[in-house]
Order: sequence, then C-alpha cells, then structure tokens
Amino acid sequence: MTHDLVSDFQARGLIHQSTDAARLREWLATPGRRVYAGFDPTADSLHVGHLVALVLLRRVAHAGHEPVALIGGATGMIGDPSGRSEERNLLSPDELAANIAGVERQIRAVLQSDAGHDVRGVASVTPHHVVNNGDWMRGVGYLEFLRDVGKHVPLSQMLGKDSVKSRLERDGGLSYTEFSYMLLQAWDFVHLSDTLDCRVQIGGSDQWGNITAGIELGRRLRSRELHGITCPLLTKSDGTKMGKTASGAIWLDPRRTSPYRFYQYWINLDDDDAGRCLARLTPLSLDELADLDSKRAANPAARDSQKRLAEELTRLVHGDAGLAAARQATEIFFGAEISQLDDSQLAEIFADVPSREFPRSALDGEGLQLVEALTDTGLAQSRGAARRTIEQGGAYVNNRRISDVAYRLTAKDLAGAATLVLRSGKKSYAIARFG
RNA sequence: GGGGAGUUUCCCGAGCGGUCAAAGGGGUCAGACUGUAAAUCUGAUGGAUUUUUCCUUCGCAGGUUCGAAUCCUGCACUCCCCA
Repeated sequence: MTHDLVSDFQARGLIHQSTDAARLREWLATPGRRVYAGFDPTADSLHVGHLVALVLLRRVAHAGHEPVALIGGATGMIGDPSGRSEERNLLSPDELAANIAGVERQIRAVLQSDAGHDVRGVASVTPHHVVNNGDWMRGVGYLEFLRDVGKHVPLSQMLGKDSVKSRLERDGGLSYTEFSYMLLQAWDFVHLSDTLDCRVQIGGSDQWGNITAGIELGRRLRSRELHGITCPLLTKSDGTKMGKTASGAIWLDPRRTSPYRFYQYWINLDDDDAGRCLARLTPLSLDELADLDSKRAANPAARDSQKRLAEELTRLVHGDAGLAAARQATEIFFGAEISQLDDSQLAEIFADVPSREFPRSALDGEGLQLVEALTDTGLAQSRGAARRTIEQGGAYVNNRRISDVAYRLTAKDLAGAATLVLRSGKKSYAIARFG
C-alpha cells in the first residue's frame, strides 16, 4: 500500500516547489509519517480552491502516512497576506468560531469519506488528525512569543519573502499584523513537529514563503530538518482561477453551491482542464488517467473525462446521495418535457433554482401572462426583455418552447400539483409556485 | 500659479443644433451549429406599450433656441503641459 509519495505527486503535476526531493523521499520511506496542510477559516465553507490541499492529504493517507489538517483558528484572526493585494478585514470572534466549525466539519468529512475506490477501506484504518492552532496559540503571551519565536527570525528573511515584498511595493502596504502572519505559521510547523513529529508541510504555491519560514525556524530552534512541498495553483487554460464562475466561487457547502451546480461545474470544464483536474484532484491511478487521456483524444465528444471528474469529486464532497441528486437534476434539466413529477420531486431537483410564489388565482380565467411570470421570477430583467426572449425562441414552460408573446399560463401548464418550471435559454431555470 | 484636453447609454468609444435612444467595438442575452465545449454565424441589447406612440438618458445646475448630447454661463471631477 505504501508507495513513493513524491513520485506520485510528480507524476500528477502536483509539485511546484519542494525542499530536497531525495531527503523528502528518505523521510517518507517509513510508513506512518505525518504530513500537514493548513486551512484558514476565512469563510464558513471551503471552496474548490481548497480541494487540492484536501485531496493531497488523502493521497498522504493513501500512501500509508498520516495526514494532519490544521485549522487556523489563530492565524485566521490575523489574515495571511500571501497572494493578497490588499489588507484583509479582521473577522469578528463570532464569525471566526462559526467558520472554524464549518471548515472543520468539511475537512473531517472529506478525510473520512470512502469515496474513490483506491482509498476505500484505507481511510478508516489510517489515522488522521485535525488540529486547531488556536488551541496552542491562545495561551501564549505576546512577550513570550517575541522572546521564543520572534528572536529567532531575522528581519531580512521576512522582508525577503515575495508576499511581503510585493505588498510593500504597493500603495496600500501591509500592516504589522499581517506582516507577523508568517511567524505564526512558522511556529505552527515547529509546534507540530514537537507534538506530532510532523515534519512535512504541503500547501499551494503561495504558501512557499510561509513554509520555508517554518523550516528555517525548525532548524534554528530545534536543529530539526523539516520539509515542504507546494503544488501549483489550479488555474484554467484561459488563465482564470479554477472554481471561480461569473456568479461566484464554487463552494463545498451544499447550501452555498448545490451538488447539482458543483457537478455541473466539472462537467463544463474544457478538455485540457478536465485532464489536469483528473490527475490532481482524483484518486484515479496513472493507468486510468492515461486511459481517459487517450479516450478524450480519440472521442472528445463523449466527455468521459468530464463525467468521471464530476462523479469522483461530487461523491467525495457530497456523498453518494449528493451525486445521485446532481445526476437526476442533470437528466431533468437537459432532458425532454417535464411532466409526471410531483411537487416535492420538483422542489428537490430544482432546489437551487430561484422560485417565486404566485396566488393560485393567477392561473384562473385568462391566466398569468408568460411575460409577467418571466420578469417576476427574475428570468428576464424587464417586460421588453421577456418579450424578446420569447420572440427569439428562448422561453420554455416545463421544457416546452413557447414562442407566443401573448401566451398566458393557466392550470393546464402546471407540472406538479402547484408548480411549473420556467426556463430562459439553455440553462436558466426558475420555479413558479401557485399556493 | 499659467496654458490646454476631457467627462456620452454596462465598459471602451464616435457624435459637435434637428433625420439621436445616440455609429463602431467589447460585454451580456437569445437563436443556429456543437460535445451542456471552443470557435463561428444570426438577432437583440434604457423603460412602458406594441407595431403606434409615450416617458427617462449623453458629469451637475441654469440659459439661448420652434428644437440641444451637440451653442452659452456657472459648478464639480479627471488628465496633460509650463512654472
């Protein structure tokens, strides 16, 4: 079960920078080594950008080691300046507590998930650790920290970090608080090496400066050799950040991003991105990856890669139930006319679709103007826009195209007992409920 | 302090007394094609109505005119040059 983690990372394009590869391999040659990655609770949910690090930890477990997920209860109070162009706003203690709770739940869920055949049965027997640096930082006094930690970090080294340099060159500069961030993260690393004998830290490429700060501190304070790996930031072939859409980030929390939208995000990736994500984010073996690569080249239209990717990741994050829901919604959304569904099914499938209540009486007599329904549900900005959409053939009721501008909705248009499904264009849906 | 240029509809950018809701491009939204892709092509793109009009827009406030985004006055902001 144990295999060479470093080679595996390399083969998947997961290494951006690392400390001496030979020394790393040597350290990791013994099973049960602890490897950590940190997550700052900047929101009450992680998003796709965090997925790489989470999956890295799963690979650590798969390789026979013990992953350590660090939640930045302390560092989250400060804010990491890395990769940031402006000073962060501080979070209130209440927000922070809520964020920590949310993030911790997600981390545990992913680390414990048995999604992905390669890890099945492994995660449950391989121990993993979830720690919070707030737990050991809380009791540390300022003077104590300055004497024990700050004393051993040369200012020249801190000023040399890219994250600091780039911010100093900007108008906004950075505050002393954010400047100090790297000391906390450096101390985390040393602390974990003390308590868990954890000697490897992994993170995104923007973490290199913070990681090396910890390695340096370990050397000075403990004469201990620590190791670090960063992986490239996941970007799309068009240069934009992975996980960002026009409507915002793709979150792991189903209340923020429904399993359906999460699933769709991966389905819609272009071929190159899908290939890279499969390698970096899924537990598929290199053979399977090569197989999908050749299938994709031979028959891109089948989109096997995108489907597999969406499947693996949706199951990992949302479980089998979430995947099933996403698939069902996909079938309905891109399927034929909607009928024979009851209201609760409709409500479930269209859970993340905006909905709007109308009085039941609106359907009586002449009925409700389709134009009005489209604007009231937000599918059209104005009545003029709604007319245009209908005239151009972009308006659908229960997935049936309506091209009559004067069309009125009546009881016969209901898909369920009191629900009908409106659609504008290919993918914008809205639910109209008649209570 | 002196001299000059500018501020246009979501963005860039034409318009310089009527035919201007305002060229062109970008974006966005529909449609076709397609792999729920990319590229391409077509149409639309202030609001209300509907096929006829009406209302609101061209930095802000006034004014000249039958009529102004276009002319005049004042105010605000931006940029450039000389000190």
